[in-house]
Amino acid sequence: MKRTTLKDLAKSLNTTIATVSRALHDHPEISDKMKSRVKEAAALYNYKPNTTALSLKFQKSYRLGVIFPRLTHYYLAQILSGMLSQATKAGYKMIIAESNYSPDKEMDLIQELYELDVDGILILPSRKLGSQKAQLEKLIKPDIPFVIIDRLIHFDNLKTPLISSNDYIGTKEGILHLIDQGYKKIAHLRGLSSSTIATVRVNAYLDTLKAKGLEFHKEWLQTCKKFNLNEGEKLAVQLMDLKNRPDAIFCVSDTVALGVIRGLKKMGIRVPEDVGVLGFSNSDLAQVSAPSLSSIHQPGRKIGIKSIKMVLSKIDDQKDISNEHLIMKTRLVIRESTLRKG
Amino acid sequence: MKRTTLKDLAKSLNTTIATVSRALHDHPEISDKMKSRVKEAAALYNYKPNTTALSLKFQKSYRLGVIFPRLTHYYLAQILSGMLSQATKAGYKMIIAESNYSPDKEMDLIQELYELDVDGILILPSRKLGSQKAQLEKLIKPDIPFVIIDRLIHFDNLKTPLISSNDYIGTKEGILHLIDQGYKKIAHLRGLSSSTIATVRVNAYLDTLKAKGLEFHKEWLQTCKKFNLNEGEKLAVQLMDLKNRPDAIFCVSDTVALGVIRGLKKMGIRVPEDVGVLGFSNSDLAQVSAPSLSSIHQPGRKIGIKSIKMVLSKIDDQKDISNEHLIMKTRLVIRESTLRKG
DNA sequence: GTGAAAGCGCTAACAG
DNA sequence: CTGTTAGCGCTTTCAC
Repeated sequence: MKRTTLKDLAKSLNTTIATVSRALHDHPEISDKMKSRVKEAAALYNYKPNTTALSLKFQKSYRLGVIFPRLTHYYLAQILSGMLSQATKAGYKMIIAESNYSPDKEMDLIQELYELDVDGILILPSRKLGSQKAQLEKLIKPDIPFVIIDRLIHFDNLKTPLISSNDYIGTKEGILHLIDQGYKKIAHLRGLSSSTIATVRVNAYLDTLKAKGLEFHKEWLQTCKKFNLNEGEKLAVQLMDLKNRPDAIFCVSDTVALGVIRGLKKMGIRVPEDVGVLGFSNSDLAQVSAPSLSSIHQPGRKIGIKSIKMVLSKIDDQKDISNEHLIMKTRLVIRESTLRKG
Repeated sequence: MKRTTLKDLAKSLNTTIATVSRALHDHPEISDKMKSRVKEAAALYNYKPNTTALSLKFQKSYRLGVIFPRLTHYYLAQILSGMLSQATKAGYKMIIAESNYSPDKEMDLIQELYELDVDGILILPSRKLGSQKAQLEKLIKPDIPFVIIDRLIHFDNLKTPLISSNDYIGTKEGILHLIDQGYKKIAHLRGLSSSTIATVRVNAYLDTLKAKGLEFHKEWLQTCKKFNLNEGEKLAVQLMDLKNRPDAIFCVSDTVALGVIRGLKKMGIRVPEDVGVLGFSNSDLAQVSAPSLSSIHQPGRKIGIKSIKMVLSKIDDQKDISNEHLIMKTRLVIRESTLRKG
């Protein structure tokens, strides 16, 4: 039941392991006859190279480490899925770790991944990791590619490749769609001010309102802290209590958007007729809600695939990727919650 | 920037790598003085053993392979999350693969995992894999633990450990709760007859109705094929078109249940007042729906953790696990969709 | 109590 | 065209 090794093949062919190895690699100095004999035997005995031995020899682990804040989110699971398919295709294994949104855990995990000799690290940082930039920067080994995904972190003395979705344009398209549907008083439930992602979206929101000459009141811009249903519900009530009520609410996440819808319904406000609601991420929640939720799709799988391609272009082809910043297109998915015209 | 090796330590201490290695392992024949000198140096140079070299030496990869049908399902992601935390804790890495519900892909992946020298394989099989039992059985190497999770497969000549949630009792509790809420005509949208899981649930459903002396009509038992919203909606309409309408619907999944709720609402039927709806799995969808969905929680994380513990008890402690069958408790989560009493 | 050397599976520089 | 050998980092048997 033991695996066939080069030694086994060499013995069975009365030759040496060096010859067998070379034959299998189509080394030019090996005779065709030998090559075919070796390959035949290899097939017969179902020889497969021992990856561990190769790793040791080449000082390459063929392992990539990736740190997720959580795996049970649709968007994040999609990214993972994309990563896995691409990494497997390229003969790399992935070591996956969950940080549970703890920056300390993230730092620990980075260290551990280095100790496991990974050939590259990809991280989807928690929001708080950004505030430990200085320490983090010290941790990073410049010779091992380190890719930052989703929530970007810009270091002072270190360039790292970045990948994210184009939330600016995504948001802009979303707001334009709301305007197109006749909504004129658009509110935004934003993410925390310490989040780069939230800031981009807020800017896009404000810029678009301005560009289109729409009304804006600072009470229409509220910050989420918990990102759950209840918060959405509460904030929706709060917005509807204003003298100057918004007629559309653009939300930081689908979950918050569903909370908003729930709140509006309880107040007897119709979605999308009275108030339009737009989510972000296009998670699995969006299509099951009632009314179904329009949302800005983030291309999770693609981000996963591209990020692996990027690390491997450095590892396998020595490409300099330190200045790369991939910004992936979002896609507006229009469902019931914002559709009040034909 | 290179990692410290035993050789480096030996050189810096003017001794040999053998001594260093033994000292680090607290070998009894090494002097205490040498031990402390070595450990000090190891700490100073931040020595970490090279896992690849250890793998090669011990012919153990410290890798576990796991095959998921998909990663973007809440329940499955939870299992993965549990697995990862436990495996990491024990010093094992996980190689994760996605089969996309294709039995052929599953067979391929099993082979590939063996070729990667994994120390154990865990699989959450697709429904169709069961029908290729004979071929699958041939593929499995009895000396490498092979754990089957969720959809169980029983082989003819091979014992494998199994882990699943106790869907029988879970279903029974769900039905009893419906009865408790005054529902008397309970329908079931079941999974495919080729699915072992679906069959268990149907049996529990039928047994409980019988035990409680409740009415049953075979039109109340319908089979889902697509497991999406539309199907739930369609089947709900179909059930409500019967002369003898059910007053509660127990669904194979949360998604189908949400489809059912949507269908009922469109017909002007109130949930839970007129008809109760119960889901299965307690996914993230359950709490965001309107009304929120009662569902039978499957302990994903626990299943993940336990399954890793099981494989490792075989790998690390040579425990015979071939006859183990872990059946994990479900938990009924009662929300609005079935609650019409206090 | 410590050192020398073999070997895990593989590749590649060097010999012939 | 093929064989010999060293070495990747580590553990362990055998010497001393």
